[in-house]
Amino acid sequence: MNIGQAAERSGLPAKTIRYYEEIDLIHPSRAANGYRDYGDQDLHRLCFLQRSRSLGFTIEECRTLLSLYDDEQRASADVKQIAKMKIDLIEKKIKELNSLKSTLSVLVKNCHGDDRPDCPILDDLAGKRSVETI
Amino acid sequence: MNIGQAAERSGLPAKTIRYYEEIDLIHPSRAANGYRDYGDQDLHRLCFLQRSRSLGFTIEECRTLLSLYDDEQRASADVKQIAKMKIDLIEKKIKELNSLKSTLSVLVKNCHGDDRPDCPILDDLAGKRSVETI
DNA sequence: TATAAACCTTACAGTAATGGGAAGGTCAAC
DNA sequence: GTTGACCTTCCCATTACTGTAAGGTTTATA
Repeated sequence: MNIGQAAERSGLPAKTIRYYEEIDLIHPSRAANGYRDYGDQDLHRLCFLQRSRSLGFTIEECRTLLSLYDDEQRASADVKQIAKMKIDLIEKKIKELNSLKSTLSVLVKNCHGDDRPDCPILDDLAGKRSVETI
Repeated sequence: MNIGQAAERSGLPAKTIRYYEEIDLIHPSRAANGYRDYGDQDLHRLCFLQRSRSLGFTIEECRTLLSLYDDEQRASADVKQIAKMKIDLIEKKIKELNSLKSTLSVLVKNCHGDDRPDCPILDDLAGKRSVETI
């Protein structure tokens, strides 16, 4: 199938699919007219990539996961470890965002938010700690 | 003061400070030898940038916040709105990450994680929905 | 048959917000 | 006087794409 159909079926933009080829994640064959030609195996790989990217794995992690997927001798522990590491990173990011949110929420709560010019948010950003922001 | 000291006092790398100048967020004067020379006002702006960046505002948001900060006639509501929008974005991101985490956790839980090759994580990525992943 | 639209191709540039490193000028200390 | 710690500009790399230009191919329609 052409790239357009591969895009539609995998849920990835054609542009992204070409990019994945450029960085050696996929190697479709070419039709006589020079068009890329995707087989079922290729489509499968694209779907794998779409799913793993959407789960937050980086391109390089996807590359590793794909190679593990290709390797019939892999140990499931290897895959599990990558996924666990990812969970840890996600947890860390969530904590960071929660902390940011708390700080911003305190600032917003303390800002009267009308047309007067005095603003605790700007005061805080400027280093005037008028409010306890956790 | 030189860029090194401005960096130390603001908590921003010198490289970043030069970048902020390049994109017109700050305009330090120059000493006779060509070195950048930061005054108290400049340092203040750098600290403002450091704080607002660390709170998750993008550079362009920082630019807006700085211009509001400079504007004696601003309405605090304008600032509040930007901060609120940021909170919404942060909340959305947190939800996304929680969802990712749940999915990955289910996959990890279902993977025996030993040296056998069968792996529910890879199966899921490959589109074989063997597990309910929310 | 002509032509227009809908595909496809490559190649180059841009994004956000820095980080790294080269090549070279300046300054303070010993 | 020379070493080492600064500073300068300039260009390239990062992540994972996205946009655009210039052009070739295929398909549908007038």
